[in-house]
Amino acid sequence: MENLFENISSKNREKLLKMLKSQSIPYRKGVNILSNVNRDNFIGIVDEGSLQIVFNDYNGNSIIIEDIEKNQIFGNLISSINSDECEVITKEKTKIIYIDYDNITSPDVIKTDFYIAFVKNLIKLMATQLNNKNERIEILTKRTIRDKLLEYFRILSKKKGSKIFTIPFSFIELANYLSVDRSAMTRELKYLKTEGFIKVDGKRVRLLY
Amino acid sequence: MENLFENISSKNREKLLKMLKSQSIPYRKGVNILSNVNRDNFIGIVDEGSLQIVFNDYNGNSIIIEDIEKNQIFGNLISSINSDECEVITKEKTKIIYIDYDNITSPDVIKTDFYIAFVKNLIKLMATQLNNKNERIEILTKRTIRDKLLEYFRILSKKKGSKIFTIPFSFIELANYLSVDRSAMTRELKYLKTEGFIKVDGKRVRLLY
DNA sequence: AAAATAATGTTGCATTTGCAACATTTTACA
DNA sequence: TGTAAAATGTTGCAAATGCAACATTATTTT
Repeated sequence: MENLFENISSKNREKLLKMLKSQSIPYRKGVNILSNVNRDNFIGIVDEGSLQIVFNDYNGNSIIIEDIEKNQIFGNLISSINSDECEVITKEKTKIIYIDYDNITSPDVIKTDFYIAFVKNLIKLMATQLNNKNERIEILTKRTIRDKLLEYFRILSKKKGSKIFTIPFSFIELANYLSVDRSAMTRELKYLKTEGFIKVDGKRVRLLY
Repeated sequence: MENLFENISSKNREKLLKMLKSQSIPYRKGVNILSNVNRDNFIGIVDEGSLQIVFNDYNGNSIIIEDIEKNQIFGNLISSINSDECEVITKEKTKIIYIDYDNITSPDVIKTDFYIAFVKNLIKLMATQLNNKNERIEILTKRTIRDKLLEYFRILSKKKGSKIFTIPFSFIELANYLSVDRSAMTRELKYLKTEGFIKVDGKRVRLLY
């Protein structure tokens, strides 16, 4: 899996983190980490655990904008966290490394011989996030629950390179991701099964077409 | 507006483009530019005109994944263009500057004194795209046409800093962006008007709440 | 192991939506 | 300036969906 320190030795990693004036902060499960931190331009690296970026509605609804897993990055400049409307919630026990955005282009850092790798990794990680968001947009623009499910399954199947794959969500989370009513989604899954499009066993899905 | 050469003099811009072995290619309106180009890892800069990245369904439906305006960037590494499913279509007479992704971290380029600005600009542009995609996801996750419209208007209003703003789309394009039926959208706009939530005059909208 | 909690499955019903088919208005352009 | 083409507006109706309320099955906790 990609990470910000790919192709950088652990020794250089430490050197880099020191140059970037990084800070490592541990959190418990279910904590809103942005309420603690009031950094200006930061990049957060999930060193352990995972996060969700949640957008809170004026109606009190909350939308999961993004799941941030281990080694992924987030931040107000590289992603979009408006402190008023967004919350960053730990999904489990999580450790975050904070680096100051402005430091990533400090002369010291640029001079190092691992800088190229660092910049490439950063761009790669952002590109991956763009990819993930494009995928979700592709799915969300489908107009029926059926088409959303089939598009999602198509993407999973393509990634796995197989007609058989595992849904990496609970069904509650899946309904959230697709932005549909959970019970209506269950119903549609039933129809897809009885009509012979798919076979479902727990979280394991097989496409029959 | 942001662009890849912000804070870089035009002289240095030319120098940089030469170092990056860039190529400038003009296109007519309505052309699928990816069919012509078969580059490996490239970044395309819209120097003039504008593009749409279109995703083509197995059903023959096409979804506009993204509008790329002047000075914005696209590419298979920084965005997500799978040549099998995606098309990049010019919306008008358009000029694209292609640079080789691998060259942006070549030793020559890194040594220049404008490299910091260049990298920062690149990251900034990608961050803007992430932002745009997050906004669209926020909108698309709303479950009714009404809520999609109101969320979209809220964002426009916030950006403008005013209850009065102009929709930068035709209604056909807006319906595409919201991923709803155009006539159903018109109907909902009518309801919002008669219920006194908004006032619409052409593309000019005023929020009354 | 029992109890509590969370996840999943089911179904009736009202609402929303897409779709189709058409009318009207605006814009492009020959 | 007149005509074609594109954009916008309207409406009936069938289909899809959210919602609510509940049943059943898994999972966690004590």
